[in-house]
Amino acid sequence: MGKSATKDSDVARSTITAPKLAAKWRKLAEARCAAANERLTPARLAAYAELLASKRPVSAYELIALMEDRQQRKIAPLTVYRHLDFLTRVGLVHRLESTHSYLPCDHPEHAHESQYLLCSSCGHADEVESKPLESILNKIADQRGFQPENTVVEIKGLCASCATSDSD
Amino acid sequence: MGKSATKDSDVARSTITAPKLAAKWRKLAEARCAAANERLTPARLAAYAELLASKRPVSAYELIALMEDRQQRKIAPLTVYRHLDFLTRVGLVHRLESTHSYLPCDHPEHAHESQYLLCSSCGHADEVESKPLESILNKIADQRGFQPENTVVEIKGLCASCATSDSD
DNA sequence: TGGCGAACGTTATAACATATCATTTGAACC
DNA sequence: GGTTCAAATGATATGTTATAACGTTCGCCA
Ligand SMILES: [Zn+2]
Ligand SMILES: [Zn+2]
Ligand SMILES: [Zn+2]
Ligand SMILES: [Zn+2]
Repeated sequence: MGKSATKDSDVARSTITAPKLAAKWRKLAEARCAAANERLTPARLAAYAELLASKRPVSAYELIALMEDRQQRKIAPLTVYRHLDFLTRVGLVHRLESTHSYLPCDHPEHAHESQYLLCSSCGHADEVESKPLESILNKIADQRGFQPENTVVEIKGLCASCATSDSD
Repeated sequence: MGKSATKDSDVARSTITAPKLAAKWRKLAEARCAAANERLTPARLAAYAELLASKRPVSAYELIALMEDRQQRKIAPLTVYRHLDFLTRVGLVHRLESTHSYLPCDHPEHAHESQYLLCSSCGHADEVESKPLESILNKIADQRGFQPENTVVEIKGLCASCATSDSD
């Protein structure tokens, strides 16, 4: 079947819409996927673009809603969870454990553990890149013969602007 | 109604069963609650005792099952979540964000943030108390004008014994 | 012994995540 | 071009974690 091109489903698939994605991020995504020997499909890229377009971390189900709105079709949770697994696996996205949400990495040039300051008032997530923190975490593990695979650091509290506006 | 003592419900309530709780832990619990000006009820103590008796971190629903087995009656999720909120609030219990589970603090004499090494193979949770780690986390927040309220540090990987038995 | 706030119970539902199995896709090879 | 195979996706169902809403009981204190 289907000698002809463009069945309806082909059209639907090939026209996955997504927020505009700056060339910089697309290049990075391609580079990370090539490095990891993984495929960067349109659906995966669309999920990534949606996260990049969001001002805040989004939950998996918020991402589903965003993509359904954009694409005007139903998307199963599993689909989005698979995209998120993929994006975190290749290092383009971090998961925030304490808020069950996801956001694009601020500097995905190199793989690293996630370290965040999370404002409980405005929801802002500030990615930290602290070598000293990294090394002390490694030291702690090392001293105990522990082999780290993945480390979560999430400092929750009030960001500078919320702290100043709230106090007094 | 109820002029007499001991209705059935009184009996049920007053005979909440729980794992045996060493005097040391009971004293600590009482001290922490007094300090926080909170009530240490039988149900809360029973939940704490169950966590202490467990060899591993347990999820809220595992705790429900444990308590239902012990007490031979239905317990609603909300009830146990309230006990867990209480226990974490007074500093007797920590929540592991990355595994959605709970475990008693190893040194609840003083309040502190949770810092753990979590073995993904055997499930063991090793509580760390690192002042240097604490101070660098504070410094990171400080430099950015961030007011920390609560910090999550969870190093996931292989514990010493799992690492040696797995490798090679 | 009445008032009051904390704790608890009951029911329902929201939010987060995965299992299973069928189908489609796309690159590799012939 | 056609075959093959693994990866990705889709569809449906279910499992797990967490909270909302509201009424009742408990324990302290005036
Ligand atoms: Zn990052
Ligand atoms: Zn803020
Ligand atoms: Zn502790
Ligand atoms: Zn282990």
